[in-house]
Amino acid sequence: MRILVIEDDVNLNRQLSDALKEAGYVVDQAFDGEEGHYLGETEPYDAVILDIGLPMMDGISVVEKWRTEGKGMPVLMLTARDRWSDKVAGIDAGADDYVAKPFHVEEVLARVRALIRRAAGHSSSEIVCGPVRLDTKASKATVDGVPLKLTSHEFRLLSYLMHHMGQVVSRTELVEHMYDQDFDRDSNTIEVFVGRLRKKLGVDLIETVRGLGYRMQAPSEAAK
Amino acid sequence: MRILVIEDDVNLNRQLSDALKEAGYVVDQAFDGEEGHYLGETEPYDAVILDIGLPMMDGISVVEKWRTEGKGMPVLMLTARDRWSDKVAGIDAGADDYVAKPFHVEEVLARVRALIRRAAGHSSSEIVCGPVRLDTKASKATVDGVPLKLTSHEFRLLSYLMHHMGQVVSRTELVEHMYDQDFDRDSNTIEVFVGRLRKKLGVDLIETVRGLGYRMQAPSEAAK
DNA sequence: TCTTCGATCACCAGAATACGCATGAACCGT
DNA sequence: ACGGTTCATGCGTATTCTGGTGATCGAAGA
Repeated sequence: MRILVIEDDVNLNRQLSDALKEAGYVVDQAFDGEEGHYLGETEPYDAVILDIGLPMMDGISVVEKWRTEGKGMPVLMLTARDRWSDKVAGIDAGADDYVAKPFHVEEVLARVRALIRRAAGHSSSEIVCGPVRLDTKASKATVDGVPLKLTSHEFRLLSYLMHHMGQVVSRTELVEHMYDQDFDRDSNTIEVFVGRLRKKLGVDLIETVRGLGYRMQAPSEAAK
Repeated sequence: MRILVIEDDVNLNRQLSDALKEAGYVVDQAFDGEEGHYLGETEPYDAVILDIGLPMMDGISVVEKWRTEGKGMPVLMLTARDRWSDKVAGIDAGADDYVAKPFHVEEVLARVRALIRRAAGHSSSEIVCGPVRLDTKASKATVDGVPLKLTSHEFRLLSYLMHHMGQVVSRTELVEHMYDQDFDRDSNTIEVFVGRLRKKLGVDLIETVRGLGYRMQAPSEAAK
């Protein structure tokens, strides 16, 4: 984990940086707004500690600029005590948190932990199989980057197959997972949907294992 | 957006709840730890405001219990001033932020905005989707710079959709976040509001995903 | 190894259905 | 009474289901 500390007070900066290093982080230091902004723009930090009052460029402006540039790393602001309007402004400018001076170093460490932990929670929910990508969160699928237009059952089918890639999935298993309650077992609906899905996908990824069911597999693996 | 306020001081609870409702949120209230924990466990909130000192179960325990249960909603803790060790404990227990009492309501609102927007993965207080801009701070929306005149429900709907851009949002999810407890599930209210919102927006950004729900997306992204 | 037979599967197209939407009327709180 | 919200109805259409047909496959016997 790499952290940037932007604070013009040399003593305070060193104090924070030392504590962070002690806690196992890699730390970079900056002592004015422009230097800090430049570093945050070019280097990939897991979190930034940013004083609100800085030479060259104030803290609020630094965050705002990062945010408009699309930089999304967590920012912890240091504000003067009782300047709550500054805090509100900082938060609305895009800062994720603040601590009022004077503060306990322990508290800053706890907040940095919280920020990093929270930022890590944003994992993309995408399953990839050859040219096919499935975004479960957006309920969207693409082939070679081209979005597919799937009906809800088609999507559910594809989703189940991709969640069990490489495995043979039986017809009854599919029925049980695609439909709520008991469903007429002897009907060829699954075959029909597999057929439609195969046609829409274009590529031949759904293999039929005769007598058992279907299996979805990346072409490289299928070649073996 | 739906928020839970857990605070045993009746006056303070009401004060916070009123301010939040004023700002356009749907608010549920709890007055002790057990009640609060139960509500947070069963209802889907976008954020929780949680006092640290509570009857029946203290705030720290409430968060800890939620976190071990896998509940991940953002939690804002209210702590007594100068009890910084409590703050650290709260954050390490899984709270996302805290405000020290006494506080300015403005500040709590700003922090709630920040938490919600962060949970949705946005870094700036303005969310943009094609020609539509949502200013979470001012609770205003514009299309091509022209301010929209939206009713409170319409705004809540737009807000929730824009906070979850690109994702498919189900009708039930919308109902749960736009209304407080029990609401007639089988009614077409959501459809009606989607229809009205579409008409007011003019541009066609709200896509209906048949059988699943609705998805808001910028046209450029849909084309890729 | 080749042939034959039974079982499984893909595909088609019409029928049945579920779904989303607009509309207008009823309902509420202010 | 008014704006905002909710509910009920009916329509058009996308989606799903059904049943049939021909193709394909696998196993067993010659």
